[in-house]
Amino acid sequence: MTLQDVAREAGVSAATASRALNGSTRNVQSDNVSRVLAAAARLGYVPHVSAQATAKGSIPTVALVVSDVADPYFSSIAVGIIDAAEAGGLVVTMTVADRSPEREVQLVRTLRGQRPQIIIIAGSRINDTDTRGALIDELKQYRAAGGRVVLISQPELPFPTVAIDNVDGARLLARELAGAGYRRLCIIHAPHRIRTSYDRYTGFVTGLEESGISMDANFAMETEFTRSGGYEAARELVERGLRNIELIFAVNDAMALGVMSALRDAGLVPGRDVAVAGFDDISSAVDVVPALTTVTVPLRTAGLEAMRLALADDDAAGEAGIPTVWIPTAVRLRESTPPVSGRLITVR
Amino acid sequence: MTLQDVAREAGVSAATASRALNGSTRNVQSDNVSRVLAAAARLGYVPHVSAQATAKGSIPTVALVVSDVADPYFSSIAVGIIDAAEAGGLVVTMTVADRSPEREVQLVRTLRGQRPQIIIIAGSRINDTDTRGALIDELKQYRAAGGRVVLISQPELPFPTVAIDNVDGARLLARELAGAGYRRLCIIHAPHRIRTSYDRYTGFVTGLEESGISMDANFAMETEFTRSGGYEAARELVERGLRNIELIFAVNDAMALGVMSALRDAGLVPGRDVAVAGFDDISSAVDVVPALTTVTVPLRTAGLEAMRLALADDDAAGEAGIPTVWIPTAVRLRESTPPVSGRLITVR
DNA sequence: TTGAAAGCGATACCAC
DNA sequence: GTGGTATCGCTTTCAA
Repeated sequence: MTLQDVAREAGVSAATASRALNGSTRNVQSDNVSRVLAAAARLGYVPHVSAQATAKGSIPTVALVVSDVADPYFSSIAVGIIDAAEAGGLVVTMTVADRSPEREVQLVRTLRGQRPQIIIIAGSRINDTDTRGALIDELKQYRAAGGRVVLISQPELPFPTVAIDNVDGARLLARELAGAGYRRLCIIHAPHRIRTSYDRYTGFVTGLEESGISMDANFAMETEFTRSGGYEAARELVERGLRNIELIFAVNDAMALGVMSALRDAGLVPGRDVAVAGFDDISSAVDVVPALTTVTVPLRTAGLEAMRLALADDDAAGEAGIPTVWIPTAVRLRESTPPVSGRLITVR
Repeated sequence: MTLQDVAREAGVSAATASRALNGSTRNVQSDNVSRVLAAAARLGYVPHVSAQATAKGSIPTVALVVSDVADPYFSSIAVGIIDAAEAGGLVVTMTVADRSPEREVQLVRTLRGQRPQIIIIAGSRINDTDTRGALIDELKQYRAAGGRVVLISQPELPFPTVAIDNVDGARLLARELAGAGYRRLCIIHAPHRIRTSYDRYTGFVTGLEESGISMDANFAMETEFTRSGGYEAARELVERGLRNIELIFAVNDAMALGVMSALRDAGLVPGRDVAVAGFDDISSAVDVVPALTTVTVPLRTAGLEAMRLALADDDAAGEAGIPTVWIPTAVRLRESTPPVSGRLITVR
């Protein structure tokens, strides 16, 4: 069933049928419009998107690249993007970069071939200079061909960006925890190459220092950015002796859940023997016992904002530089970090 | 950068360039092949997928329709599909039906327009006769145009299907729980229209009956198929009195987590005051305390199998009827359902 | 093996 | 308003 068939059935030319179906209905006689519509319905006509695309140059979709589908972090962002895209009549296609910068670059190449109207990349940028250049290159070519690029959570690339305020969230969390009386802490983080982890790490350290707590008395451990990474780190920690550690901050909730699990397996009670805090506020954070203190990130909002940036006409913002929207985060104190008794007074 | 540009740069015709780049490299002189490849690389050429699609008729993608992106159930399936698709050189695009049958039909229409090679629908089929017909119709048209359809977890539509053995999983769970000594139970389920919920419900009841436990002594509550649905149902249950209920079975883990949360909020300890069991074995099931007894569903496998079905040449299976792959499930007994002391002997 | 040319299905410019 | 026609970028006969 092609446009030709519909046109014939309706007794008009292909041009008119095209106008009635997709183009500006304004300049078509209303009875012709209805005749075409009826014919299309009768024949079960569905426009051939690829043909439209070859003719028009682009396809009404937004291509979303995420690091990992199964991660609620990304699926929450996806929800926001999908909601906003649907409102704009765009279809969202999701592809997975699997946390590999090379794969990310290669995916963008592939996606370019699909000529989507928008490419949104959500993921923790890995500080990898080689691929960084290649990615920028690929995206610039895409933009030169009329595409729009928006990045989520990876600032410092020359494209409109929705940035999660990881530094400040971690900073405030540290201050709250210091305020609750914690003094001896351990930070479990991923390699500093992973930007999100690094930002949360530095933010947390800053917050501690602002509260008069020097990192000398405390320490950090590097591990993988996953639940099992958190588990392993905590297991190692317990094995070599907790040495009065009062609280473990893991740079994301998945890791924090791993930490809790390791503590329990070692016969310790999280929140009583050792406090635990995370970052992200994923849904399990409230289901775990004790409920996990964390920093909530409005991910759906981040997705919506990304679409807003993508659809904004940036001629206006053009001269103001690269638009960056900062998504604020908020601390959620829960039972996994009870106030340290007798210390509350010492907070300043 | 079009194929023409590459052809010119390589000093060959567009036809040859096309053959070298995509078609059968066999029938092109090897030095021409390398010259074209080099030119393409130099120019940063990316094939225009839509143009290829208009010429060839279909696009090398698999369109995946899920009910909800944020639900780990679907994202796990997606992981399997993506892995298998990548191995076959196909790109996966995901769209969300938002648990609405109407939306599902409409999406399939839209997707048909994209001419993907494969459409996979993953979702709990809702027993809705109106849309059922429309969906079948749409899919048949798609198939008539050369597309391949695979359904996940919604048997009884005339297409190849990957079916999760919900009935049997729930049945075995019920038997295990009966074996552990539970006698007075409550089943919290979604409306029977939702097939997955219904199957798990009936499977569980069957399992109880096989263990000599009649439903007369027990009862069921209907609620939403979500965490908050579970929460509300359990809250209501507690409010009107638990009346010796020993165990609550929620037809999925999200609901079970809601149940646990409601119990805790009511001052009860899940697993001690009331046992709780779920279905799906989502990742939080092991993080929650006590760890949740549930039924594990190998969702990634389901995704892989779906792709296998899609890629299988079904001329072979053609006469054997509609291929259906059953994905087995397995009971995971954990701390949320400790054996009922003193009753173990009564099990038969 | 290669190139010329005819589609693929739709859009858009340009006369009428 | 409407129809004819060039065009989009690529694939694929069909001859050579």
